[in-house]
Amino acid sequence: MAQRSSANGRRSRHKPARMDIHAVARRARVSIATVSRTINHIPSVDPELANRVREAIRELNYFPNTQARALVSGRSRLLGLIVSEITNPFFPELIQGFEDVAVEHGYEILISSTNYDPERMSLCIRRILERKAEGVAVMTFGIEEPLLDQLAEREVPLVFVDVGPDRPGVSVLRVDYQHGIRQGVQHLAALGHRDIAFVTGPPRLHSAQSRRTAFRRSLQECGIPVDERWIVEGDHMMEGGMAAAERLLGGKRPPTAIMCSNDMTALGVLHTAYRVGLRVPADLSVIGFDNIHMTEMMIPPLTSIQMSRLELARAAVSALRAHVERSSPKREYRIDTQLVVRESTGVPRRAKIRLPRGNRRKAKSAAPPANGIAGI
Amino acid sequence: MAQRSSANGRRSRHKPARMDIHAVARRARVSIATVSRTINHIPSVDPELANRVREAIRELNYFPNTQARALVSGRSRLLGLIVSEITNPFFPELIQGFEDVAVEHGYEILISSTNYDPERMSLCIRRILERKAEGVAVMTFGIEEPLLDQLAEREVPLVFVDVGPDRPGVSVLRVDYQHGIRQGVQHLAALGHRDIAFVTGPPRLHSAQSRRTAFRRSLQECGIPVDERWIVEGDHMMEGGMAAAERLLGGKRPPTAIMCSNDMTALGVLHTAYRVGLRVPADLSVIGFDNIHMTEMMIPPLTSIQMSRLELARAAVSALRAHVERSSPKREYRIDTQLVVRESTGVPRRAKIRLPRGNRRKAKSAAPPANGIAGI
DNA sequence: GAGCGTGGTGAAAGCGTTTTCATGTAAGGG
DNA sequence: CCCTTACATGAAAACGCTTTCACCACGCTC
Repeated sequence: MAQRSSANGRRSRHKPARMDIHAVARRARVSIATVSRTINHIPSVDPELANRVREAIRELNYFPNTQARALVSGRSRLLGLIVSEITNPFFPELIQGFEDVAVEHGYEILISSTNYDPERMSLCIRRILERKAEGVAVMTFGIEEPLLDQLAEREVPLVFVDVGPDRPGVSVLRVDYQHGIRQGVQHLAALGHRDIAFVTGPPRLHSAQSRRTAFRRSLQECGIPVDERWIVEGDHMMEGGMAAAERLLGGKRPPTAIMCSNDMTALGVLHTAYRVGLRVPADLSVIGFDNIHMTEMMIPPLTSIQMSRLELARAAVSALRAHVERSSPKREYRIDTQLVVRESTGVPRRAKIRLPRGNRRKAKSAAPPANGIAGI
Repeated sequence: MAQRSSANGRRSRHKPARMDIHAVARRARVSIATVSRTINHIPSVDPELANRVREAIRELNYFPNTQARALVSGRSRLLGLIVSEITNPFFPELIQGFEDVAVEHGYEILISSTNYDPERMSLCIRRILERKAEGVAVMTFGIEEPLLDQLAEREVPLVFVDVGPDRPGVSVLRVDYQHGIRQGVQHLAALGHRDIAFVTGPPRLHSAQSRRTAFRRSLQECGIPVDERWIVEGDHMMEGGMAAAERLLGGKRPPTAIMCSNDMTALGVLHTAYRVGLRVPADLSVIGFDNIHMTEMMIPPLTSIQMSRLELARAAVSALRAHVERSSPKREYRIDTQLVVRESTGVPRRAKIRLPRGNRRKAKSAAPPANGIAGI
């Protein structure tokens, strides 16, 4: 009877039965206040009534309207997350972690990406402000003063990576790039590398600048002079890595190792090496940064520096929560980085003879640990 | 004077000056109705007053509260997007496109991922329903009936990929997998491959099943018998690709070519080939699917089948808009797929002698076109 | 037995908008 | 010069919820 003809016949112009808190209240024969209290687990509700309410909710498939809720309570339970770009695998992994942690604490998240374009930052902020997010994690370049003022005016808690203004309500996640990068440089030095280049990230990105600085310092610590011509600019994308590697490897005295400001850059470098017929690690060692999941699958698997997305996410959410829920003073969090040795680093073929610090033997003994999965 | 002591001193307990439509109205000496009308570009407003309002808005840095707006107008200007997983690069690229197109039409988007877990689907739906999205694009496996009913009850427009229930308000984006996959199989056959394996996606994923079916049919079209043992299950992740390749290549008579249900799987296959010392494409040809951005950087660059994210996004948004804004009847959209030849496919070394269809010469002439960028 | 908490309940205010409706004013026609 | 028409404007209702506040009915204590 209801096979086909009545499916979208004249009767289908019904309005959807409104399904608000009043409907539930009516059905459970209580007031809307009691329904609200039941939903929000306020203990003073008579268990008998609460059961009636819960049953009505189930029968009607009711759930509260988030917007109305947020409007009246002043709490959106929303956290903003501004990232550089969503197509760089590091960020989805970060977003995943951020979301997991946020949900754990009863928040939802609002993602915005700047695509490294400062123009878009104000759009991101506006979006987030319009939706009345209770806090914002900024995981890209910094925010300019006027925008910061807007956020401060609304008293929106903020958390930055690496660097942020000294304002109330602003927390900073300090990442110890130095540790991981030092390990990376030491690893290369131990293998016998002296000619180590670095491909940076976008100039605007503070986290990228910090990595560069850490690289320079690490080089000095290892007693290797810093040659600025070997620090070339990338863009944290594959293309920039390719281009940078072409420049570096096209010179008359190319480096034997290239460190990269992130893994996508390293992927580009690996690709250029492949294109010009250099074997990695025999002819060129490559180190990435971030240790994204995909590094394991690169050919060869990429030695990289791990920065925990989950730690970052946890710290960000907890910083934001600290402000929102307890309005406690701002805090600083420290995130560690750690070298993960895979197969893209090895003893340079064009071995340097002159090891001024006399650690020739050491270099040999510190060959990269095999990664377990050698062959199947 | 305000150097440090007063920064978080006793005076900082002020409440943030409320910044609602009333404040603007007061400042512009008009009613809130006029402010609202100005904001919403209703032409009947006196230009003089409108100017006053705009100025007041600028001075106060005012912008409307999205929640209140949505509550009263019944329009959230929000579109939901449910994807499989955000860490698979295909999806960020899709999300990017979806967002761009949505913003173009004045919508924002709400992203949810199922992680291939049907349990999480109901959470995704609930999230989206709670926020009162005006439409949902489901880019993962299908939705079960009870959940569909919930959505139908609220009259939320839906758009699916490949397959969807025949209901009012539901559109389907039909992807022509057959075209691209046929091209892929023909390409392999032309090169001389006869032993072609396929690594599928998760069983639940309809789009993955369609790809498998298209592969089978394409094989038959080329006169190559289908050997079910060469169709092995993957998970659309790198790990599944690795495992599947290990199984395929570990046999006594391994295939000379492997097609994959997506590019991540192909990445895993490439990696296993590398591990067991097979050269691609000399010893093994590999074809991916999706043609994600990264395929260009794989070693070797991956031959893949392009499915346009932007087209998919455009179709999805326009299907949703058709329902929301014009409540027009549901439509079907067609998305094409297209082979992109790179360097992971070539003439099999272990050439098949017996070419039953006598296309031995053809095979030779159909060597893969070089990709332009041979060397730098 | 009167006074007094105590604790569960519902009425109603209010969140920041949009939108309807009535009002006032100016222009235009007889 | 008065009446009509048109139109810009503001007052107020409504959106779906949380939360305050007053209320009522208990069970106590003195």
